[in-house]
Amino acid sequence: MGRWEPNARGRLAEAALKLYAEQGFDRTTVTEIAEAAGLTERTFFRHFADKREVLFYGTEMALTMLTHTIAEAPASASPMDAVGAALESFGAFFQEDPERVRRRDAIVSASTELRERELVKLDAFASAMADALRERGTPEPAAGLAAEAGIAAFKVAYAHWVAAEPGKTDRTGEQQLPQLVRKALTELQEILANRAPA
Amino acid sequence: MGRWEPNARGRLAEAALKLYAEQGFDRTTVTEIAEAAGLTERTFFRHFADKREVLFYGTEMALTMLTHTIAEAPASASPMDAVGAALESFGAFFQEDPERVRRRDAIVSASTELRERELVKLDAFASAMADALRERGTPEPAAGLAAEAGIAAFKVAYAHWVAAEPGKTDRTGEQQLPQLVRKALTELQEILANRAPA
DNA sequence: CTCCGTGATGTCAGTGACTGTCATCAGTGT
DNA sequence: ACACTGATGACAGTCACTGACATCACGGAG
Repeated sequence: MGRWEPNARGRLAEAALKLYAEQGFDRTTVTEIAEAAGLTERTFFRHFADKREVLFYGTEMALTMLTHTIAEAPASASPMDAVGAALESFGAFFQEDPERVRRRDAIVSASTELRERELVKLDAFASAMADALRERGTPEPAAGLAAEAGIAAFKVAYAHWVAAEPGKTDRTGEQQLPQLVRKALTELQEILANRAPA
Repeated sequence: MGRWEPNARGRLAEAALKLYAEQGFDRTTVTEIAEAAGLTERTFFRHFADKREVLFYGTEMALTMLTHTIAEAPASASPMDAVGAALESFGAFFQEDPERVRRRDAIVSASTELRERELVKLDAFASAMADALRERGTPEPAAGLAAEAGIAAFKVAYAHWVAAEPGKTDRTGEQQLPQLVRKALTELQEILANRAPA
């Protein structure tokens, strides 16, 4: 055993999640979180860049998952196929513990600052996917467009999924996030096809 | 004449723009800005909600422009047509003073915090456009999808436009932002059409 | 003409996020 | 034994932002 209690980072993250849920993000100070974890404010900032990041540090993993899926997509897959596949597996990841995701979403949705950070993460996903597409030969602007449009569809699907009744998710499978992502992309395709001819 | 020099707000905004450009957003304090405008820090915060907002307070106008354009679109226009029309006039607005937009973009791009705020504004645009579409009868999820996808296309078009050589913009008209937006939407339509059949 | 309300500003004290710096001290290898 | 490392504590400092109260030209009511 080390000199200190193990897993300081995890304890900080858990304490933060609990306090943000109980009293709101704004009314929680970093000092409170640190004390709840038996540490000091300074140590919190050694583990997380800022007060918000404690809710977003799973992001690097998601990012590598997305780029990896795109890189591994068969050469026959179109850009939008690759993006779709990546976002569907991303959705499947959320589906593993829907209640946890919903709890976290309630916290994030309640705070402007946290929603801001979420948008930054989504934008980072789009950039990473665009890079991954370029790596497999997709030219500009198709790479950027496919990535951004994919994120756009994901945002809509996620909002629908998170707002749905928790019970319905498990039974039919109709409302599973990966399927909702796929539907959103298909619907988007139709919406765009309905543009007025030039 | 009033008791004070007129146009405090404008003076603050100008001083901020100048200082952000000269020394960077992070290395500029609000006190500096206020003093450069002949005012106090407290007054700055009476005019702008925070240090970033001074670069974004034109946004309400843009937002009403977008929703207005969508509301006024002919009933025959598809959702994507309405969104496209709104974003093209939005782009035309940028085109009025390209150099000013580029100066501002250089500042925003150089700061993570400012890029964050820009994403929030774009997200607000998407929400407002989705609301406007719902008002004219577009059902969910088409309204949200059209709005988000429109913003996605705009982001790509804008990035391309802002990176282009300033000189090219004026001559041929090929690289004008509204045209780039339209192209991006058409290209996006093709990208989505190239998805693998289910 | 005088008085009073109003609105934009100044002043000041305070909170809390975040940073730089140095001290501490268990464990680890030599 | 001894130096070295790495995670932490302690502490002072900066700066964004807020609340409370004072000030004072202006415009209108009397």
